[in-house]
Amino acid sequence: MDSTQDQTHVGPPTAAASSTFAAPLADPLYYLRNFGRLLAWVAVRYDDLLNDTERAFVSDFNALPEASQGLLVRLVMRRGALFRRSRITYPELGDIGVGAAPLLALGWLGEDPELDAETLSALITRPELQSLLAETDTLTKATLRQARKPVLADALAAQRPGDHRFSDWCGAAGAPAASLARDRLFSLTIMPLCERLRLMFFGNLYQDWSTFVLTELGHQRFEPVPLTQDSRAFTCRSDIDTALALHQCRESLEAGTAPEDVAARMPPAPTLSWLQARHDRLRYLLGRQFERVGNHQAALDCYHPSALPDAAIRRIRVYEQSDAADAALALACEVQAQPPSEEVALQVRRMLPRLYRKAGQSRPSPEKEAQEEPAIATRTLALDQTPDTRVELAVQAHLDAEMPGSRVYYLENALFSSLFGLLCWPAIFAPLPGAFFHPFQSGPADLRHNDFARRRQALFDACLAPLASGQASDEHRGIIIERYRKHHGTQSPFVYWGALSEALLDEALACIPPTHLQHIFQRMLASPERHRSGFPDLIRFFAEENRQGSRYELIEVKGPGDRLQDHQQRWLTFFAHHGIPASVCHVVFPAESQQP
DNA sequence: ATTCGTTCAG
DNA sequence: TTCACACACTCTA
DNA sequence: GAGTGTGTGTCTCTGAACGAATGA
Ligand SMILES: [Mn+2]
Ligand SMILES: [Mn+2]
Repeated sequence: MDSTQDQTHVGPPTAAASSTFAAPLADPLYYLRNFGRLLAWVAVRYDDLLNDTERAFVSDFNALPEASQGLLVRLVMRRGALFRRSRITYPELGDIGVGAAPLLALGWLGEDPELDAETLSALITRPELQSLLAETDTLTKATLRQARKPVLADALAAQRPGDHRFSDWCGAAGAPAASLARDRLFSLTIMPLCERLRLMFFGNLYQDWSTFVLTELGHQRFEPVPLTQDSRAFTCRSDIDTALALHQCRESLEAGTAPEDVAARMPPAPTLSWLQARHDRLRYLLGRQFERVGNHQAALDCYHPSALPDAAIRRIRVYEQSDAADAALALACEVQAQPPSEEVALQVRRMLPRLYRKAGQSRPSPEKEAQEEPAIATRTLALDQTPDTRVELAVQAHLDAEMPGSRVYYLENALFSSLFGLLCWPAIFAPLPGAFFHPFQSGPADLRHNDFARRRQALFDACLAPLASGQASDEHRGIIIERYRKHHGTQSPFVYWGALSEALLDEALACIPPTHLQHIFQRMLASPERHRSGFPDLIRFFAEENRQGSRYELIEVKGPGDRLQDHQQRWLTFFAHHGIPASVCHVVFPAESQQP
């Protein structure tokens, strides 16, 4: 089962004995082997996309002694790029100085780099920092002793502004702590190249080197999908450059860099479609930031063109905010004629009356179709206010107590998403070209694409077929339970293993008619990324059919001051339309004055 | 002394 | 690399 | 009601070790 990996042999070595016990690894240099596997994998599949420097890195690395290889890998796996010699302790690598020498000679490691006070303070302890500070008028002995570390770091920056070598920081005036004076600092200069290799292998930068060992130890499990020698995340070098640049732009945006400065560093729009989507998403975030600083034109440039449906809404809003009511109205009408998504259509419908008013026009037609929507059942529940408890849990407890024969679960999206993921497992993990390219993927790379379902239409139809074969059929139950057992714990973008148990699945599948699942799954399939969320908080199972002839109900809990979100609204409307029992439960806390 | 958060290792 | 949700605030009908 | 921003818990495994901050 696990042996469908191809020849290059990355990934779990048939982790049959993956127990919950951390079986100690036989090889103390396991991390080096894993790094080597990644290197070999990339070298085989990406030879045409590597430049001379990168190819040289691969061969130079392979020629190094193990102590140096191991040291480099250890540092690459660690956070940051600056390391104190005293913090590098690896018994299995022998003398660190010996291992470091070849790395210094290759220029992959730098020695005694320059750094500013803030960076330095992150590398040293508070007592060490204190030892570098001189008493002054503004820095009294008392503050020097009591102040918190960031304050001391600022003080040091004031006393010695700018960048200095580590040895200069530590060998200068005052009485530097002995632990500092004796220490040396290394900088890992080869890091960017290693990041690029990691990106090429994983197709993203959020999976790190530890993925290998975690899988080996059985802490993470991935579905084995057959891969071919030409499976890879990127097909041209410029796409890799773009992905790296996007990552840097996102990081600097999140770090608070001005949007103008981030925009200046944005790479051009890529051709690769998933990368294009990532590009549009970042431009959307950038646009929001431009809006906040009042740069309307720049925001508009971020929103158009864009494949992101929400970008259209933002364009309308920006026109409205810029007092360009006519432009806003015109665009809104245009979007309404061809809405990029159901949710956007809903939002535009909500905006239109206001926009007509602002533009000084009257609405063309009242549009009676609004009445077509079926009503959503609502109830109000008075509860005693319990601090430190979520209202969902309070309602769950209340309903549990209210009817002893029923069971209530607080699952939100977990249940239906998981049922979908289990039933459609073969379609989701089908080895379509380009969907899988390394052994540690939790799902296909094109999961978020518009054509994700279309590309697998026949597969999904086959998976969902059991739901349609007759009203009282049990076929889907057996399939889902079997998949639950077979794939238990294997990463999937849809299955929430932590929320599931076989008993829960049994109960759910006994109580929810397959036709209901069919309707819900069809809607999820229409847009997996947008329709994966918005499910009601609670689900309640009854021992017997209630008055409406149902054995379950869905309940969205709303505390005081909370409102239905758009996608929750859409699901509830959908449920009402298809006779799926769902309701909203508004919780009120009766003003309980202190009466006996 | 204790708590809390971060980093590292397997 | 989150994401999804609740909740709090402001402004306008 | 509509729009916006913010905080929280959950994610990716779990535990040891360390350091920072707080309290007795
Ligand atoms: Mn909820
Ligand atoms: Mn709710």
